[in-house]
Amino acid sequence: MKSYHHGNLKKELISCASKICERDGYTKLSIRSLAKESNVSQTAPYRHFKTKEDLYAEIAQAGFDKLYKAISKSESQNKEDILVSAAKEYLQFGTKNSNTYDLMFGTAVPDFTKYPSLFKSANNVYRHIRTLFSAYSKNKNPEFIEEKCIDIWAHLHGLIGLLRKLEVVPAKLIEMPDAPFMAVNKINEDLDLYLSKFIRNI
Amino acid sequence: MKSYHHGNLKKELISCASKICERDGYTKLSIRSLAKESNVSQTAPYRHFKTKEDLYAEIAQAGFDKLYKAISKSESQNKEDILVSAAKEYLQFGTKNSNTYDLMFGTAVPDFTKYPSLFKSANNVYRHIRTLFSAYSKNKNPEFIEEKCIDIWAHLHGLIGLLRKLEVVPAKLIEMPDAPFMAVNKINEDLDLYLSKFIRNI
DNA sequence: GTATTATGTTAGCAGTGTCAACATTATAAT
DNA sequence: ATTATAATGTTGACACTGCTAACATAATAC
Repeated sequence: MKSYHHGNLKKELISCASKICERDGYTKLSIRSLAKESNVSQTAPYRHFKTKEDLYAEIAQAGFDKLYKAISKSESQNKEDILVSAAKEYLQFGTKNSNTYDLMFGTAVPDFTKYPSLFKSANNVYRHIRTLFSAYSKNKNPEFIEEKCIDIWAHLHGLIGLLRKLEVVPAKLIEMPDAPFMAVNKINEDLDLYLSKFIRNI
Repeated sequence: MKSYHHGNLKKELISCASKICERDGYTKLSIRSLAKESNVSQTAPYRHFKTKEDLYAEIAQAGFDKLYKAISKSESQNKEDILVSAAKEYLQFGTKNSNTYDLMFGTAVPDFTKYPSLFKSANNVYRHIRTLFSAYSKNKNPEFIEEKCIDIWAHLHGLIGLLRKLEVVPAKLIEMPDAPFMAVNKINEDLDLYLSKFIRNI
């Protein structure tokens, strides 16, 4: 016996869509199939999301909030250790939720300013990186800190993108001795070492 | 008076599709509209590309070849300068052809090993980075070089991704003093300085 | 000169985002 | 408590998509 009104549809749609996006990539998500999965008519989602992009924005925001939590949970007396382990958490989030990460930083939502709360959640991530680096850095010059934070962020962000592209290929190593797979594999195997070197090198 | 056979359709489709992908983003490309633009039936493209992904692979490959040319054209006596200006070319390619860059590194073609010539073109780009860095680096240890090249590549790659996300927003600077836009703008304004610092810092 | 292959066309399937019009229920105003 | 309003659901439709099968025409290989 199902009632006309679902009661909790919006939440269920977001949660269900998040799973699909992470499993199959956001391009595979269709609003119609999503509706079907929640036993609701094809156009019911449109009562909660004006467009597909609006739905993406919601998923992306949840992703940034989760990422924020991941990089915030590090605790230690040593400020360098906190920074290193936050970087590690960031990298792990990006590689273990690579489809969601792609949704967050790709073209699914081209302009965050259209979604203020998404904008804020994304910004919180950057702010936290800066907070951690500020505490760690001896040089307290704001411009220096800002630039170094962009460096750190870009580096981690780029690494996630490359790892994703290269992870498929280790089997081809022999045929492609020119490829950078050894280095990538090494980074993966000894992530802590890589990241502390990386941080210390800034 | 048009003949039944186009004569040069494949090339025209790729060239036309490349323009559309760069202008609107690859998700906006449709095979049908592409066919229309070449005054050919809706399904004619399927004689040349088995799937849409095959077409994407072709465009991506052209992109990597163009990128390779861009980073190869630098000439100088000083090896550091070559590296810096190659990095600059890389960054500029990525920011000035950001939709194509997204197609090259995004999820449009998830697995390059399905397209050997694309794989090769992509690999050539990395190999060139390594060649330049090898010549520049005093430490010739292969593992060191490989790791540093990944670092360089990841950094540039990540920067392109972030710049793209942040470039829309300068107008909002006042409302969002926490955002990293100042730093990004500064990097853009003084790219040469930023990049030489970046290379020297490795 | 004929058989084969390459390259084009038309018709159609199953799926998509989105909208307008309508149905039902929950909530606010009286 | 009744009623007006807003929120949330459904049906049906439009224009679009990737892709396939069946067929038409032209170029090429034998």
